[in-house]
Amino acid sequence: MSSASDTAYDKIRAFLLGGEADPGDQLTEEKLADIAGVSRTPVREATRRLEAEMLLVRSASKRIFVADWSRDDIDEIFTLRQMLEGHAAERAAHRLTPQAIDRLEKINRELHEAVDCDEPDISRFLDANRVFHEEITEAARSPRLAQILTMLVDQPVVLRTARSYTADDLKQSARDHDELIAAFRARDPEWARAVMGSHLRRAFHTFADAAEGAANDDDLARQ
Amino acid sequence: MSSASDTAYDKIRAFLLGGEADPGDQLTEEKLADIAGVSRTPVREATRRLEAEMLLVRSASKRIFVADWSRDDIDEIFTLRQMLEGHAAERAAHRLTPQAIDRLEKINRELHEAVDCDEPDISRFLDANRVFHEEITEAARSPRLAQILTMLVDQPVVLRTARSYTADDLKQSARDHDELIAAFRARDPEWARAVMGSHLRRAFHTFADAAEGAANDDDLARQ
DNA sequence: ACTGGCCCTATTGTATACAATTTGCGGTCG
DNA sequence: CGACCGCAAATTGTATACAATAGGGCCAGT
Repeated sequence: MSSASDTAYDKIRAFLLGGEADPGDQLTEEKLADIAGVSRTPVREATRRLEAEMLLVRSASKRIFVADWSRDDIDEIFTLRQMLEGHAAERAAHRLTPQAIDRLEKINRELHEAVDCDEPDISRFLDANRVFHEEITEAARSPRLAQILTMLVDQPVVLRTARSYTADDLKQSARDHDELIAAFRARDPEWARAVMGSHLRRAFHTFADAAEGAANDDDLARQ
Repeated sequence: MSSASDTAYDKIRAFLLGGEADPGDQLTEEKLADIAGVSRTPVREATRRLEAEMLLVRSASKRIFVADWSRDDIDEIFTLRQMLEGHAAERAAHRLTPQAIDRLEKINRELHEAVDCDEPDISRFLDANRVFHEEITEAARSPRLAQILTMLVDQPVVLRTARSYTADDLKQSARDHDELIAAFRARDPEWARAVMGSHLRRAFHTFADAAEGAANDDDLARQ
C-alpha cells in the first residue's frame, strides 16, 4: 500500500501527463489535494518532487503552474537525451544478456504490430516505446543516468503531440529499434550509440514540428 | 528572507557537505529539525530534496541515512560529469563573452595563487574551482544541464577527501583550466570538450585513489 | 479616466497534534 | 538455548489550525 504522499505524486503526475491541465495553468495546493484525495501536506511533498522534475514551476510568489516548454527547451531536452541515451545504449551493448535482447525483440514486435497497419495504435506505440527505452536504460546499470533520463523523458510527454506523428514516423521508429537490436546482438557499442543518436535526433524534429503545429492550432483556436 | 524550508535545506546540506555526519549514519527528522532550528514539516521538504539529489537515502522502512558511495558510484558520477561538462564546455566555447573569459581568467589566477606555493590553500582552491566550473556551466545556457550538474558535482563532496590531493594534482588542475581558457579564447569547442574530458577523468582517478586511501584509513581506525 | 493606496481574499508556509508503522526488547514456550 | 510472540518506544506519515504573504479589486483623489 502506498502512502498518501506517493498517491498524490502519482495522481498529480497522471493529471499533468494526461493533459488534463494546460501548460501555464495555475494550480493551487487545495485543488491538487482534491484531485489526489489527500490533505495539503502530502500534496506539498508531491509538488516539490514534480517541481524538481520540471513538470511544475513556481512563480516568484510561490504559486504553482503547469510547466511550459519553448522550442529551445525541447531542443535542450532532446540534445541531452541523445547524449545520455546514446551512452546508455553503449553501456547496454556491453551488458545486455541474450535473454534481455530477446525481450527487446519481443517488445519491438509489439511496437511493430501497433504501427505496421493502416491505422496505427498510438497509445500502444507509446507504451511499447517507453518500455523499450526503459529496458535499455535498465541494462546500462547506472542509477543516476536512469534517474536523469526519467526526468528528461517525461517532460515533453506533457505536450502530448505524439498524436500528430505520421504513420511513417512511427514505422521509422520501429525500424530504428530493429537496428538497435542488431547492434546489441553484434555487441557493437559504437553502432548502438550512433543509432540511438539519429533515432532521437529525428524524434526531436518530428516532435518539434508537431509541437509547432499544435501551437499554431492553439493560436487559431483562440482567435 | 528565506523560508524555514529553505533554511532547513541549506543547513542540512551544509551539515552533510561539511562532513559532520558520516556516510551511513541514521538521521531522524527530529534531529534534523534541531539542527535547522525549525519544525519537522519544513525538514521533511528539505529531506525530500536532498534525497532527490542523492545526498540522503531512505531505507525500506522510510528511515533516513547519510548517503554512501562505492567506487562504482564515483566512477559513474565522474563518467556522467565528463560527458555533461564536456558538452557544457563545448557550448560555452560558442557562447562565452570576452568579459566572461576574462572573469574565468581572474578566477583561475586566484586558483593559481592558492596552489602555486609550498603550502596550498585547499579550501581556497575548492572555492575557486567550484566557481570556475559554475561559470562555464552558466555560460552553456542550458538550465537542465545546470541542474543535473549541480546534483552530480555535490555528491562526492561529502566524501571530502580533497585534502588528500597532492600539490601536483592541484597544480595540474590549474594548468587544465589555463588550457580550457585558451580553448575558449580560440573559440574551439572540440578543444574545450577534450580538455574538460581529460581534466575530469584525471580528477576521477585522483579522487578515487584518495577515497580508497580514506576508506583504508577508516578500516585501520576501526581495528 | 487614471493612479495610488488600502483592505479583503486567496494562497502558501509552519507548527503541532495525533495516527500509523516499524524497531527492538523482554518474556515465554518449545 | 533458541525461536517466536507481543508490547512499548521511537520514528515517520497525515491532517488540521493558524500565521504570513501576495494578489486583486475598490475607492478616493487628482
